[in-house]
Amino acid sequence: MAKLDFSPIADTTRRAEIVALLRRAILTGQLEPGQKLNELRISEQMRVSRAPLREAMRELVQEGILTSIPYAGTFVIDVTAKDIIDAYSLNKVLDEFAIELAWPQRDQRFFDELDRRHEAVKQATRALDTTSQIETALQLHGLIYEWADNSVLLETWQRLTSRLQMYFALHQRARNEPVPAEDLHETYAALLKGSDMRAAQRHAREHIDGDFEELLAYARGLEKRASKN
Amino acid sequence: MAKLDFSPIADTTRRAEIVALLRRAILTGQLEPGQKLNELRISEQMRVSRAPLREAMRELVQEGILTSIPYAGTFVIDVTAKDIIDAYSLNKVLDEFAIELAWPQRDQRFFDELDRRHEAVKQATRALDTTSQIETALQLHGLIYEWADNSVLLETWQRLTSRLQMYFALHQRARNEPVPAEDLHETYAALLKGSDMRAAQRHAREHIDGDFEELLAYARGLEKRASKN
DNA sequence: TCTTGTTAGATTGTCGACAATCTGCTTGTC
DNA sequence: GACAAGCAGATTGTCGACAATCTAACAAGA
Repeated sequence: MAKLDFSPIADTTRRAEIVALLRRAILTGQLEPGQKLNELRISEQMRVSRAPLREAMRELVQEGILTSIPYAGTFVIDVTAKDIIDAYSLNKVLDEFAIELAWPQRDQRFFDELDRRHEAVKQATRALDTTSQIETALQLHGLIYEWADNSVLLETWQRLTSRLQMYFALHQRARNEPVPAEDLHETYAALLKGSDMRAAQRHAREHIDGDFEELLAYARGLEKRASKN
Repeated sequence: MAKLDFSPIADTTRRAEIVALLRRAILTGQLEPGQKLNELRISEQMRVSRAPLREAMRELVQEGILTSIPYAGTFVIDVTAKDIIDAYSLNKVLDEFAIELAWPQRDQRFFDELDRRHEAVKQATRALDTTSQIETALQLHGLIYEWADNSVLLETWQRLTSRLQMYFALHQRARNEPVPAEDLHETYAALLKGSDMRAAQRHAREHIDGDFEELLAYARGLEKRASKN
């Protein structure tokens, strides 16, 4: 019999689709921080009842990008400078750990995947598609987590990534120029192919610090925000 | 005017209470790994409709202690040896980071809280209340995370803690003796009061490795499990 | 006997309506 | 005018019923 690995069937519940829609809206900045999500209005727009919408919102609350106050409403999380600092400093620690775990696991598939994702970033950069640029860059970055073979670590990073993506999107939205940062990915990919693990870890830190400064400056410019409907 | 800090009013939604009830049942092992949660039965037992119950379940799914398969059901997560290894190895890394952040933040309130929680562990140990013993030990451990002043790190640890508590409870349930581990907390608390940060970090690792061996042996004994109703 | 189609029962997913709560405005009183 | 009480509208929380889907048992055919 021919061996063929089928991937699991996609979740076809309304709830899952709503989660995807809302998450995308939040992570791309279409829904602004602090903004209230009106259940009735959204459910009507999506042509869906409130039940699956509310369940979807619960998931996103636990995912950390929404926050809920009983009988008051559900809101997109606020972003403060401290949040960004916290997320980044944790990210550094996790990166170092992920590289350490993934290092001996690197195989041909890893290198292929590395090239593929790097190429995706370059293409998004050329196309000036900033949203996809952020997405692909984070996916490139996530490769070491997928190869680290530690489910809890991967899960943790995915949660962190949600926020990072949101931060970058907001930053991007504030200043309307495309992000440069091309060369950085170049050396990052090269180091992951090399044999000096410490060097890769070191660069991961500095790479992060690169964009970090800009993001932080943006964050400091926030600090004032009102919740709108 | 007299300054008085009021703590927020408790969430009085059914959903929040259901979450607390279910979480407790899972973390104490009353609901076994792999077990299916029948919505109708549980909602009847709790005298609640399925809507808030389902929302509560979504939260616990995102919290990582339940898993959901569309149209099939929601189940308590399975526990494998690898899960335990993964959780612990990440915990080590996070501990080291938390101690580093919390170290300069230690103040009188920290030391008081340290003593208080340590006392709670000892009392639970004397009373042979294994459930509360696990809880208090984890709370003692969580102190450094609360003082680290990094919201993302704290949140990450709380998620991790859920699983650890579940693992310990299962382990505890399998072998019916009380956990010893008294002296370990003693030295841990002493080191956190001292001036040698590196030593505290080192001990945190070894402390963990102590109980770890037993837990792992238990985990290896699992590896076979069927999903029951 | 093995496979395939069918059906009944149970369970999850979704809906529309009602209850509880909050918010802002109005009213009345001093 | 200041302030508390109370009312109306909007919004969230909860409920009971229906629709969609799955599972397991059974029947039919090769």
